Amino acid sequence: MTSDICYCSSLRAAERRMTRAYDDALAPSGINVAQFSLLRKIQRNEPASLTRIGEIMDLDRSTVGRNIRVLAKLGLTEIATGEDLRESSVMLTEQGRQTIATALPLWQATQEKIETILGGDMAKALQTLPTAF
Amino acid sequence: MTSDICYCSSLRAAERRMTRAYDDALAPSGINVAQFSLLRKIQRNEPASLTRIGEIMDLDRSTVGRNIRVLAKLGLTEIATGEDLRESSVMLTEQGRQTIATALPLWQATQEKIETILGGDMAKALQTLPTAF
DNA sequence: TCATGATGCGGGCATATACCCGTAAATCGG
DNA sequence: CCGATTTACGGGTATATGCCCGCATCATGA
Repeated sequence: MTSDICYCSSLRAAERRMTRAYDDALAPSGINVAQFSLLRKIQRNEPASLTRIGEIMDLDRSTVGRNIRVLAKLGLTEIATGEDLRESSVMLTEQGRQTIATALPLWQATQEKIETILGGDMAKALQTLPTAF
Repeated sequence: MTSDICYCSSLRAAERRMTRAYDDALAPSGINVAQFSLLRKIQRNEPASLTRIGEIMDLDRSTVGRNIRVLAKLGLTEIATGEDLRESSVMLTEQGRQTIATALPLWQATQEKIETILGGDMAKALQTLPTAF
């Protein structure tokens, strides 16, 4: 029979641990790793609609909307109405850019730490995992 | 420089996808993969305290408590007071055992599907990932 | 141009998760 | 045996996430 260990539970446990590691590292910047990731996605697609960001990140649109509202509350994003009046046009504020700049080296240090611990093969495999199934 | 791709974000995205896959597969049983995992942990450690389960699953104790209350609401678990009056003594109900029995083949089929897609090496690596860092 | 259908969102509802604080019970020292 | 410390929880607060429903706007075809 196949393994008794649930792949999904393993993945979920690993996700919790790694998220904690990154969140701890990013704490001085005032944002967590999910927010950091979202900010960077916005930066690379500015101005972007919620639906677009959701597609890129494989996140439910409503999740993106809520998460961005949290960032807006922190003063890191601005939400305007697009030409298409149905669309939200999301952009970073200056403070948002600043926060990314602050978080970047913290993130990078964590990346290196994780890369060292996991080893090159595992690290690479991890990066392709989301598209592997 | 190290990779531009965030290991944590990759892991989180993979977790979302895989969780969706398992949740969809388990849907007929009425529980999701997190609940299935928790039920099985309870089963293997019955009767267990919340703290104990939290340690085993590397979950915050308060999270365990809330999640088990959801299971209790579904009639799948019973929560009694232990000898130590501070402790909760968590056990499965008959319906809880029944639900595990229903979910088991659904879970197993998904395990096999995932295993096939990922390949043996990757699958094995995934299982050890939570303890890898 | 106007009815229809498609699209973009917000809000409601629910779960999973973490952290912190306060309370009650158990344990340990003196 | 009693006060101090430790332990086990519950509840509050907050984020992240998904699904569904309803509303407003846009696009399309007759």
